[in-house]
Amino acid sequence: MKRIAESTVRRLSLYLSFLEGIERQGLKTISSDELARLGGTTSAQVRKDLSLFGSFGKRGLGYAVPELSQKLREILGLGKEWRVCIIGAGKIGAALARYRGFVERGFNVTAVYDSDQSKIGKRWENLTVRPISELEKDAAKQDFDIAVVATPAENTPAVVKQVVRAGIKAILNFAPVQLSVPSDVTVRNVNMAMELEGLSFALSNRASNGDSEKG
Amino acid sequence: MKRIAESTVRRLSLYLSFLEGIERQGLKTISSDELARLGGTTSAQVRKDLSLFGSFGKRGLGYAVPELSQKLREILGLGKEWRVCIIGAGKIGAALARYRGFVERGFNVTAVYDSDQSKIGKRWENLTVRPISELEKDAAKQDFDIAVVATPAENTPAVVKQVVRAGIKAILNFAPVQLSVPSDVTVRNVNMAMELEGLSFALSNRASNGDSEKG
DNA sequence: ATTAGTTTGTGAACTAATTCACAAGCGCCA
DNA sequence: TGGCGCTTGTGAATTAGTTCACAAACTAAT
Repeated sequence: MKRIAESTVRRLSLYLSFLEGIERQGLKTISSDELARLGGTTSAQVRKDLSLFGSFGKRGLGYAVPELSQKLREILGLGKEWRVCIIGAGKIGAALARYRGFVERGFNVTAVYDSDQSKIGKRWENLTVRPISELEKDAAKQDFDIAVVATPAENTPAVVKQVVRAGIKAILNFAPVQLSVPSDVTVRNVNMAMELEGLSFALSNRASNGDSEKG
Repeated sequence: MKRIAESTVRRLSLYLSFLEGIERQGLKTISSDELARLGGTTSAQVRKDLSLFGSFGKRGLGYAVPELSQKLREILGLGKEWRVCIIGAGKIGAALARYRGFVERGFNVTAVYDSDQSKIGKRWENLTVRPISELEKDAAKQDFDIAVVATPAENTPAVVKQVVRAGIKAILNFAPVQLSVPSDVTVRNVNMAMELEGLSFALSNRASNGDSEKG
């Protein structure tokens, strides 16, 4: 299969969320044009995105909603339950551990780690904060798929080394640093400062670039 | 000035964060090549990004660190204090209201709104949760620059309408819906589900696309 | 002064992503 | 069955973004 752009994957994810809403409303089919309107893109884009994975529509009719959302779930790998560990029991970590959206989408948070003695042993929801030094050992048994890294910037490189050594191949990084990982480990960054600065830039340059962004 | 790509702005933001670290270490100059290594990109990319705004380096030497970070702050519009309101006093809103990173970067959270009677009037840090119905009136006095929207998906379109009516031109959206706004309003989306699904996709297709992503 | 060693700034070349545009397929109706 | 209205799927064209490659500019050393 050819290489798929990150922007494509983001859009697929977006389409899926629309389809789920539409499914709840009970609509049976949807056209690329309607999906495009919902997603702030073009119908050609929608069709091109989907066509990378097969042909799921019927000419003259559009796409069958339940069928297409099922296909998208398969494409995105949402068929299975993913095992997630959170690293860093600070504010962000706490918010994430409580976040319902994780489990709703099949992402099961099964452990929380920290290096700070004062946090280790505390109970969070149904989990106990464990020492990061145990991560590698635990991973052998628990087989984590994804690590959510929410540690202070200065500790992060060391933490990420341990995550990599534990054999985890996907990282959602909330720390405001660039991670350096082997090429078989996928990283997604969520960086609030960057988003805010993007808005700051847009506000400061409004006159000369009057267009809004989608994403 | 020509249109600047969102990807460029993200990188500028990243360069700035590196420069601040380097400045603290006391280094006086840095080359495009070193910046590139830190940011996981190429030196040509760094130079091209910067050259869109002027020429800040010295051939044979590199860039003067304090000077370049100052330039980047100007470009990104970080000279002024931005006034931010948070809409939605739920878990995400609460986490954001407490987030230190905001104020450190010149983003001042000056109000929190919600439509839920049971939340209105509660105190958060030094702020009181106000009814969203007051947003438009307050905005006239407080002149908010940025609204952080952290409301449940179903309420979000209505909330965003009020934000737009209040004259706010930049939105950081945490709700998992696509916002529809006039073209002079800039939106940045932060969508956890999308990030997780991106990782899920990468894990499911690992064999065929063995490269990690940067951001 | 001249040379050697760097590193920038930037057109040109290339690669990637998006949009166009249209033939082909489908449902519906007469 | 044939024709009409609609919508997909996809090569081709276009636009956007990245990388190449090199002249020009600077420092330091001799």
